[in-house]
Amino acid sequence: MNYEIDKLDKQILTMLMQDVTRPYTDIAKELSVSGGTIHVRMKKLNELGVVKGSQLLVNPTAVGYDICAFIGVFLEKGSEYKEAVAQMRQIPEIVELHYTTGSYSMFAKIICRDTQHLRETLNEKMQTIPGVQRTETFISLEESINRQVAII
Amino acid sequence: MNYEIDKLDKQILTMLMQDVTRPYTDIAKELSVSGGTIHVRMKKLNELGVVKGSQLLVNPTAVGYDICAFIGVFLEKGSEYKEAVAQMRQIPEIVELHYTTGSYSMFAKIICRDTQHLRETLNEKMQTIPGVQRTETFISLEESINRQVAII
DNA sequence: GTTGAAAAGTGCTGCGA
DNA sequence: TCGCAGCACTTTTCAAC
Repeated sequence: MNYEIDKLDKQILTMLMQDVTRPYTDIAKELSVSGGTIHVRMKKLNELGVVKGSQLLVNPTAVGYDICAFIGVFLEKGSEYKEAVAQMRQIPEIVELHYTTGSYSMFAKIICRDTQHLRETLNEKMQTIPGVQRTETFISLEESINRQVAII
Repeated sequence: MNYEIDKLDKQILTMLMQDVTRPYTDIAKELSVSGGTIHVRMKKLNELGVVKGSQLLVNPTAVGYDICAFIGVFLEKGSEYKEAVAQMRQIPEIVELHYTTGSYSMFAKIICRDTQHLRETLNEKMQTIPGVQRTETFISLEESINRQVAII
């Protein structure tokens, strides 16, 4: 289970993280191994849970979702966390939810169509969840960086 | 440029967002169109910038990155934003950076190996950037939700 | 714009070292 | 355990509707 990933694994991952559509045979050539080896390594990495598949990257603004915001959530009691998460999961606008240290109990990232949609999501959805005391909103005016962590 | 995406496009996107590896021919069958049509639509969506390719999903904890944190950044002057972004881009631990409304000037999401690595990133990297006054850290103890926005 | 089939290239599995 | 080769499959392209 706690297998140590070697240099070849990391090279393969780094190359695929830049471009998933890149053929195995092409990667094999650059790393001077056979195509079958890449396949075996990737299969192993999948089984180990290191890679969790791949995802289609959709530009939210291009499909009408113009607003990205971060919401700091205050809960009345920390113990209400589990129930609150279950409720939050029902709100499709929430794309990320974290249980955090610091001022807030939870921290959410949400994607909305416009300011009215944002207001609806906050007032009529998030703030009606039992245990949610109040929220603080940070609207993203510009996403300057969005990438994955570099594997070293 | 401002092409309106139709129902078929949305259906294709929704299906591919659930599973990118799903063959075009399979999608074609379910939507009762030919495989060529799916290909043409996806090509158009690529050119329009609606889809920005696909990404390999790597589990950060499995490659030794155990800590995910959100950092609220205070700048001395808002005008220093552009220069600060350029500096932040050089820090590989930063995976997301937003220019936000509210208390903070900027908001960052960072991924680190352990608490020492987090301290290093904060003290020796982020806080040495000119214009950065102070930072506030929210460590994520649990990522409860992580998904993409539903296209309706 | 869509369809259907043909061509090119890729991923997968069994065998050998 | 790793590398090589054949088979099945998918993507892509193209002419016709």
